[in-house]
This record gives sequence, structure tokens and C-alpha cells, in this order.
Amino acid sequence: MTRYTESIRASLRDRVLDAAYGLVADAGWGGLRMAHVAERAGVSRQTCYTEFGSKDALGQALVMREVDRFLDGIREVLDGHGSDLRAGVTAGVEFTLRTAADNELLKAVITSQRGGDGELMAHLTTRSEPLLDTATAMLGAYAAHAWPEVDEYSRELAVECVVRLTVSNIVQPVASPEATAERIARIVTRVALLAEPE
Amino acid sequence: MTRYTESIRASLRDRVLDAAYGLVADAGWGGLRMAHVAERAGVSRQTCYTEFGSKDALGQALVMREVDRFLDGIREVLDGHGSDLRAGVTAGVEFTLRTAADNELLKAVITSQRGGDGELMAHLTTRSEPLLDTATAMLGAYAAHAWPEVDEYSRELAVECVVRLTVSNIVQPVASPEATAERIARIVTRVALLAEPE
DNA sequence: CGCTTGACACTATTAGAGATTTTGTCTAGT
DNA sequence: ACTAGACAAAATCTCTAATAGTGTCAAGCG
Repeated sequence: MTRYTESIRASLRDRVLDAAYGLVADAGWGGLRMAHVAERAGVSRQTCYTEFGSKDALGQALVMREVDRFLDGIREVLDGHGSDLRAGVTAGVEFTLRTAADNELLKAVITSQRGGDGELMAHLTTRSEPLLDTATAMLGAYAAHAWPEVDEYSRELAVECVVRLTVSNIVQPVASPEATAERIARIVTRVALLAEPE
Repeated sequence: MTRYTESIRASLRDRVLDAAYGLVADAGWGGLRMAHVAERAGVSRQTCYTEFGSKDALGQALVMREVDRFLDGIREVLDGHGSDLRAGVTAGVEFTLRTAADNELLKAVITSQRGGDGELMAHLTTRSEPLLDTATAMLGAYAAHAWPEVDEYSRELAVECVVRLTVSNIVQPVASPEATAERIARIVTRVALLAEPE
């Protein structure tokens, strides 16, 4: 398989996945028809099957793509803020809140929401459950790099706070993403920077 | 209506509610039959209707009782720890985690979980939504009393942390209630006690 | 009175048969 | 490498009849 064919195929996969994403957003996973996906992607139904194998497999590929994109986004945001952990956290949290707000699918994955329109998740043992673990690990590594002077236990505490508070604010938002991110970063800074009292 | 009749009636209501609680736990709200409730409570079906009016009304009464009991429990736990906020928070969180663990109904209310076996909540505008708000307010008042030297903003931050982290750990537990409560109290202490850096 | 019992209409839930879609595969054609 | 059409098998919808449950009434009992 040549390089060229590979890139063609990749763009084809992406077109199909894009179509699927839009249709799932409109009608939910249950209302998704392979025929519609094919049509919207400008491709034959058969091609979808040869490329993905089955509707379920297409679903898996879809959430895997979304998850990977999200994780890449987080990585990018974090890397873009060098050693300023506070700024990194603020930006990362805001990015996550915004993503969850306008990507129903990722919101469902992040909050581990079952049932509802996201019947999609019903059978996704793959890279969807470990999402939060991966994000936590990434944030932990970033924290270790950006705040080497903080002891490990405090860093752990802080990272757990970021993740849990962020998810909490996705499920039950009270303010804008900016304001919330700012607030969470503030909390987390305190958790990390205060040595154990008493 | 005499005092005596009142207490008789109250105990009758309680017996019926107890029966309903057990049956809901077994079969879910959807699987609950008024006839079974009456039978288990040792009461006629008609009595249930004269007392509560309808199945839905009985459901409301049930969750209201559970919510009130929970709130009373929190109040008691908090009051039992005088001015030691840290101890109070630890005990309160542990109480909440334990309650959620063995009271499916309250767990559903606390986490605002919709659908599932708790189809009960589908139509409860009453004292179920404000639960977290009430608990938050109680904790806030308690904090103001136990930690007067901490500025209000820091207290707000800390209270929000307790509530959100507790709910988060109900939804996704990683350790025992004791360990988790201890951890949350530690985090919250840091949030409250650290003056704003930079 | 306060409760039980049995009877009742009305409504919601369930079960099954049949029609209709959709999935997933195959084959021939471009 | 993809499209197009045809197809069996499986899933989903639809409608009907039967069943079960809710909510109300009136009669009876201590």
C-alpha cells in the first residue's frame, strides 16, 4: 500500500466519520442509518462497510477519533503554557468545559454518561473508559514538570481536584467556562501550594 | 384531631413509607404496586389512597422523607463536632458517602441521576432539586460559625469543594468512605486556610 | 370515625403476530 | 478502489388483544 493510497483512505475515513458525527448529533446513535452516513459522506454504503466492518465498529472509530482529538487538544493547551501551571490549568479546564459544551459525544464519554441519546457508549470497552485516567496522567506529568518544588502528595491531591471539579462543572455548571476555569485553577493552586497544616 | 390520632396517623404513614421504600429498592419505582405496599405495610390499599392520594404523591412523600432524614443526619453530624470544622467536614462527608452507598434512592437524588431504576425522580420538582443547595447552605453557615477568621470568599470556595468532591466520589469512588472523607477534608482545609498567592 | 373489603370504570402495560427497515454480505460492473 | 443492485437474516416498528394496575365508590365492621 503506497503512501498516496494511505492518505486517500485516511481522508475517506475522515469524511465518513464526519458524516457520522453530524448525524449522531442530529438523531442520536439509535437514529443513525448507514445509508445516510454513506450518502452524506458522498460514498457508497458498501465502502463504509469495507472500511469499518460494521455499524458498531464505525461507532468505536468515531468515539476513538473524538477522544484522541480531545486528548491532543489538552496536550497542546498544556504544552502551550510552559511552566506556568496555573495558566495551564486554567486553559486546560476552559478547553475541556468548552469541548463538553459543544460536543455532546465527548461530554457523554467524559461524564461516563450511560443511556440517553448516547446509547453509543453501551458497548465501548475501548479507549473511552480510560479517558479520564489518561487525562489525569497527562496533567500529573505536566504538574511534575511545572511544579517540581511541590511534594508529590500535594500534586496528586491537586490533580485529582482539577479532574473531579472539572467533570463536576460539566455535569452541573453554574458559571461561564472562563469563570469556572479561573475558579478551579485558584482552588487547585491553593491545594498544591499549602503545606500540610497542624 | 387529637394528638393521639395524629401520632397514630404518623406511624401509619411511616409504616406505609417503609414498605414503599423496601419495595422500591427491590423492584424500582416502575415495579412498585400499590397493592404490595399496602400488603407489606399491613394496611388496606384504600388506606394508602386516603392517606397519600395517589402513587405519585406517595413517591413524593417517600423522597421527601428520605431527603429530610438525610438533611437531619447532616445537621446532627455537623453539630456534633462543635467548632472543629475539619472534623465536622470529615464526618459529614463520610456520612454522606455511606448514605449514598446503601440508600439507592438518596444516591439518585444527590447525584440528580435521571432515568434508570430511579424513574421516580422523573417528576419531582419538590424538595429534591434543592437538596444540594440546602446542604451547601448548611455547610456554609457551619463554616462561618466554625471558622470566622477565614474570609468569606475562601469559605465559599471550600464549601463548593466539599460538595462537588463528595458528589464526584459518590459517582466515581476510588477508596473507602473513611479514606475519601479524610482526603476531601484535607483538600478543603488547604483551600480555606491559604490566603490568595501572587 | 377509621379502617377493610369487594366491586367497578378507566388507563397503562405487556405480548405476540405481521409488516417494514436495516444491517451486513455477495456479485457484477466501472 | 469504488459503485450499484440484489439479497437473507436480524432488528425495529405497528397494531391488536389480553392483562394488570390505578383510582374511586359504597357497604360493612369495630
